[in-house]
Amino acid sequence: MKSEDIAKLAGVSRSTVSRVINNYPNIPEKTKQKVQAVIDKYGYTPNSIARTLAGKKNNIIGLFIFDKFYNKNIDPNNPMYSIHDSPYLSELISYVTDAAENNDFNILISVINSQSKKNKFDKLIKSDIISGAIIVGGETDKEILGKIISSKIKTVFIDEYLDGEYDNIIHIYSENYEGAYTATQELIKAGHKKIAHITGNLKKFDARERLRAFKDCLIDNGIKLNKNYIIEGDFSLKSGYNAAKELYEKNKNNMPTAIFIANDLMAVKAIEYFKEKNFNIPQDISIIGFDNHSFAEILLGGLSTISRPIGELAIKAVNSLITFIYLDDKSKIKQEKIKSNYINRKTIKPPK
Amino acid sequence: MKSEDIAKLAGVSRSTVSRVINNYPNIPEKTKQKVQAVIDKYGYTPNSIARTLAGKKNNIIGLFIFDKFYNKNIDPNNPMYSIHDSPYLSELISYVTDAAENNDFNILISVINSQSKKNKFDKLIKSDIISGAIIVGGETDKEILGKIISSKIKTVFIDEYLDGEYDNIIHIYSENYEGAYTATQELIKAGHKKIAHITGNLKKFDARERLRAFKDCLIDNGIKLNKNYIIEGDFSLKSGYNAAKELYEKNKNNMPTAIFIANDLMAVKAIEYFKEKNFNIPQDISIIGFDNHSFAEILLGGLSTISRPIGELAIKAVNSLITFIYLDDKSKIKQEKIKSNYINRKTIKPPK
DNA sequence: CTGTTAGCGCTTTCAT
DNA sequence: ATGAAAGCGCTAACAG
Repeated sequence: MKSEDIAKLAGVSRSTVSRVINNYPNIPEKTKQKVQAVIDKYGYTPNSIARTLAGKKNNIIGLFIFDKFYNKNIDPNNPMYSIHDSPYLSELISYVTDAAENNDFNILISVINSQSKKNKFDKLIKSDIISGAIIVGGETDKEILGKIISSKIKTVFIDEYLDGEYDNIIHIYSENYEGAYTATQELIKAGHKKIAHITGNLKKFDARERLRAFKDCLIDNGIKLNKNYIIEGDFSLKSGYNAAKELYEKNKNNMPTAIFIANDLMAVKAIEYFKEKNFNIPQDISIIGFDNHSFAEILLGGLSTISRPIGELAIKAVNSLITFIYLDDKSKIKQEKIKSNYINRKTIKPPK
Repeated sequence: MKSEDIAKLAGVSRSTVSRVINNYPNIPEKTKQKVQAVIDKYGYTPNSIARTLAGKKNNIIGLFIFDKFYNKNIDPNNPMYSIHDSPYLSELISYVTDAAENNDFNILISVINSQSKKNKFDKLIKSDIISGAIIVGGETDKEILGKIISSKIKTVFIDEYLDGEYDNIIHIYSENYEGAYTATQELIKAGHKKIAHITGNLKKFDARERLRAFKDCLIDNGIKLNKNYIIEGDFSLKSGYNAAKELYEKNKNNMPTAIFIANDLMAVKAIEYFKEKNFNIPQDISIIGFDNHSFAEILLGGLSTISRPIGELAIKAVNSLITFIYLDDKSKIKQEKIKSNYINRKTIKPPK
């Protein structure tokens, strides 16, 4: 069934049918209803491929996840990360998809983890298949940025650093810095002075921001940075355990009394490690995480943490992009930050 | 830049350019190279929207996830499940996306969790936007099935039950029954006779199969079923804890010596519960899980379990679908099962 | 082997 | 207010 069939059935021309479908202004209510009745009766839906070719926007947004599947430094044959190992990415996919569908858009998902994928990415953003792109992953890649700029595709970056402003790119940030500052401040407020930090993957913007805030907060409070108290993790469960171990082994004789861990996932296994070493949480060591993962909350109900509302981030990103696609004017879009909040549970106590 | 431009530049007609792009047989090497050179020089890519309209297949596969976001029985305002709460679904998305992209296909992802989403699903499969569909979720919905059949869209069901054969539907199964039978058999082999089972969400096909195998295996071994030893879970972390509690409270005076838990995720929290109650695993209670989740493995390294190779399932599903799309003949596609294996780790011991 | 031509189903000027 | 006609960029049947 095509528009021509509807036209015949309704006794009008294809153009009129098109006008009804697209809600053109100067078309009398009578004609509109007549045509609409036929459309409804036959359950006609316009072919969106044809519409796109004829110049309409395609209601598809590309969600591009820049992440490594393999960490070659560790084991070239063994998958290390993947989107399903990251609750952050999994949640983002959930919520972005949902937000898009609530606006009658669909999500085309793509994971970019190799050079050949980068080339496919390039083709995709040059094509008319998608009318906008959402970029996540936190590691801004010059080559990719170049492709995005030259393709002119409307793009939103979620929690990625960019030095410069580009006409076709908008940003959505969550309060990584502010949240991490609060986290550290809460530890200090409880009386701690020997405070450690297990970082996220420092290739990622959010991890770097959280580290920066940690340092700033200590300095602002007149606490000297102790290099041995900063351990590099990578946001994964496993690295939480390893980082905790490294922290312990480096500081056996001078353990910190509190730790700010860059995400809840690492906190899960870090806490496990400390328990194995017979530390009591929070009596011996206070812990604050970041993200407020539902996963982590179920695993260890009492973790004090900082929320990062991924749902809001996703909705904001999708809505901004859709507005951008239709308005074609970046200046009309508010690029505010998504708020973080301190979630006070049971893993912070004053030091002994 | 369009094919006409390339044609002019290469001194041929548009048709010839099209033939080169589509690898037509009877076209001399010389012409081919001449045209290809121009294509490469200008980095021309054919507009896939136009190709699709002109009759080519669109290299997009729809991945449809049928799952509830909310469990109204428990709390209408509170999200209960979502794809990111299920490692199975998260992994499937990862691997399906990867497999598709390795075959130059893209994945359009959609989560169907409401009536309005069902209607959008209907539009999508009737459109030419996607040339095939993958269905996951395990709860075959009559309404959806009807839409799929009448739309004729080429579809692959992953681990879903279907009574009947349809020309446009193919199946990929993993060995739910066989794996669960093995799991139970391993417990019996170790000497257990008092064996319990925590089921998955029984609305789902895989959960029902696992339960069926559990029962069959006990009967085949002459062990009488104890109703109080079968507890209904729903595959989620939380339900693992709750089910373990229910099992304990129902059987305080006659606890089973072994439990087959329908997925590793529930096993994580079930084990936590039993430890709280001062049971030793496996001395007091042997446990076997299912799925061999990397997540669960990191959380509790020693869990004995049954593998369900989600990567293979995904690859098989994508490859079969692509073959189906191009061959247009279901009979040529092998619909074999993806093998499960017993992973012998540290949570099974003979009873005391 | 290759060019010409007719669509694919829709939107959108242009004309009335 | 509405119909006729052109065109989006490509493929494929037809002709030679």
